[in-house]
Amino acid sequence: MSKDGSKSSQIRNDAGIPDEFLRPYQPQESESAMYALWEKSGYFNPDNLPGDRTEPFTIIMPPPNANGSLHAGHALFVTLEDIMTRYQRMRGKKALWVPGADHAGFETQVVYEKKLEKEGRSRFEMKPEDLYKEIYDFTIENKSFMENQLRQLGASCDWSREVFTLDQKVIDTVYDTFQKLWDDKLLYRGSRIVNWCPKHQTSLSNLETERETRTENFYYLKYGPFVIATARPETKFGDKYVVMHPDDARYAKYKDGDTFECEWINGKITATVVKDESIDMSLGTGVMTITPWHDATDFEIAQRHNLPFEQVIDWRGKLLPIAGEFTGMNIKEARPKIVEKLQSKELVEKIDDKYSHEVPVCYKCNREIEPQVKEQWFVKMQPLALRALEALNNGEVKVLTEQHDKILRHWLSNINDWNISRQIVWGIPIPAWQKDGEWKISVESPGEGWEKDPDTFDTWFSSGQWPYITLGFPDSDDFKQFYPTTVMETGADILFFWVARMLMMGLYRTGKVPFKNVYLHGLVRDAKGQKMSKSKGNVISPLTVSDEYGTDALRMGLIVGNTPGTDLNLDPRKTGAYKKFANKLWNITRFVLESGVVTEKPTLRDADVKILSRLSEVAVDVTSDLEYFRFHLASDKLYHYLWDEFAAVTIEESKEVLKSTEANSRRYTLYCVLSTSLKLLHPFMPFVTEAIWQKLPKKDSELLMVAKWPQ
RNA sequence: GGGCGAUUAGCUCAGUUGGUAGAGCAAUCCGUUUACACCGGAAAGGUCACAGGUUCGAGUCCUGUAUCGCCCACCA
Repeated sequence: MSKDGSKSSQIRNDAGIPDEFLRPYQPQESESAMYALWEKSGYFNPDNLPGDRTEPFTIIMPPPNANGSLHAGHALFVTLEDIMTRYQRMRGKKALWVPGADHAGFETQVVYEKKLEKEGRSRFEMKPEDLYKEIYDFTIENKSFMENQLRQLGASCDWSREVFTLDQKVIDTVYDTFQKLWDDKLLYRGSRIVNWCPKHQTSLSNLETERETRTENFYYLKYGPFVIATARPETKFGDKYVVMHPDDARYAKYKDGDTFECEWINGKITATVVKDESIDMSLGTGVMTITPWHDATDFEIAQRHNLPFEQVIDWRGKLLPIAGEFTGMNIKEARPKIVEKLQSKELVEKIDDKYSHEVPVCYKCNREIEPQVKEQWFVKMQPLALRALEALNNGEVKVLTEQHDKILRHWLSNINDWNISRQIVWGIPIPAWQKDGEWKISVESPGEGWEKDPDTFDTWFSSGQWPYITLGFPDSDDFKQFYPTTVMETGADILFFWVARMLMMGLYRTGKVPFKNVYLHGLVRDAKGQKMSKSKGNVISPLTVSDEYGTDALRMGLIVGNTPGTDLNLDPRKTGAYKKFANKLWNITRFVLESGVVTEKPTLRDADVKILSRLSEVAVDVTSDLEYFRFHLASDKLYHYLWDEFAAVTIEESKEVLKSTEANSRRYTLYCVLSTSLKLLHPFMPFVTEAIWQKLPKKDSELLMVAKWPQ
């Protein structure tokens, strides 16, 4: 950008060098133009690709949530999937990358509820239809915003095949699957303990809860002749059964079924002794009372012994009339008051104030989960999981990162049934109707007197069917041609949520694995390795980095040296290094063009034969890395080959060679290395390589994007 | 309670099947006579957590220890 640039510019122009090369590379100037060029070519759609292509390569994009801006994790998946797709496209495969957008049920509803809160509104005061409509508009607006961000990141996906998770074909197939599960007796309506979030008023799967370690009081309470220990006295109003292990010698004199009268929180009760082997004799006093409605262990004991259930805490987290004088109180404020009353009745033996345990909390609002008994739809997972394990064992599907392979197998081997009902409006309604306790699966009402299930599906129930739905299962040409897909690339954090479910559902519906390979990436952290969070203020927006350093630099910063499957750090300084690399390529090109382009192969000097053989060695190496998903090594090798070998050695010595009589051999060699390197580098840095390619005087393809990969 | 992983240069991390260690950034010195200062050159920096073992040879494989991290799970 020097002022005397005009002078040298004059001289260069005489040499016939495109003006752009007289200035440093400006990513901002060319990136959107290059993307427009690609999109206009139609080659993102495999049906339009040149040549005779038979072998498919398919990636289904993990559909980004259409409820906000893309974050660093999105940038990473776009980069990885784009590298694979561009590479396979250049290799001559029928390369298809299907984009999508996710309505993201609970996630989006939570985002929208926050928005409502800020406006002083609440979803509980709205008609469900109105709420749905508002969230729909919000999502559609964000969807197009999100799509443009994917374009900025260089995603060479086939927009003509984009699918939204609320498209009719998605809903139809999801309903079909629901019906089939019912017919196959893999679906049941059950009253079971669910994770209930009192704020969001919905049940959540285990995966949607988190654990927090809390240090709380642990109360030892006198219960007739026993002492029971609890952290939650507020649940104890209705406890009429006292449970101990049948082998516990301390309580041998009490028999199963014995009853006794005792003073309890709100007066005298009659309690019954129950013996159950699930009791841990070493914990507390080895005796506990049970609250089946609000505890999963207690629920199971009650079921085994046919004991009654009674709700103590309502859906909002307030005490019900069973609590007597405490009725209507929030459990948090009630607890100390209940303890006070117990103390006044001399029912408190002691209080341990250093009791540390983990409590489940809602992963969105961090409020304590209140276990509740609720009738919900559950999918029996074990048969589905067994089939998935079989597919892993016989190699139908490979998890490319060994640690995740182990984790996935472990999870599948210890799987629980899946609660797919959610009490939110933003999602696909469950097509089920009830009359007098009988259930029918049907989209339309089965007739007079039937009531519709007001719930919606867990988002992951539909997302879990994504690969075959997007490709048009069961009978579209795309499904026949592109299914099973080649690679599923996504975040390791949704291995269970999504990958495992897709595997099971895919096998269940289509009889085939939905993908042959699973490539998982880790979490993108900040430069110091800290998790990005709004409260810490260390969130790095990929779009901002892209604006400052260029998308190519961002992509290299995310790829080079970052091992598959492990967390990685996004360091803007590292990204800066690759911005310089893009400029280096730019100037390498300038040098090669200024030296004079020779494309007819002359008799080559030995030194040039050597240079070209080294080039082909690099090409072989990089190709092998790409085949084995070692993008972190391939990108690093190209960087060092071009900078430390080609620029630092070959070009430097060329300054002398070009003055000799054998200059043409070198000119040919330089051009050959440049054009081949651009091809090798294109999957990683698509924009600058294409921008340079467009300026080359001789090339074997108009667009680098569809140039033939060096063999 | 169960499972998975990490420990390599000041910092953040690579190191593909075992063959006497690499990058980015930072720090030191020198250089601006034309591809590039978004540059070039030079030098510096590590007993690869620790202890054993296998091997001609181990950062890499095995066993154990320590520290750190992540995930799963119904412990009152």
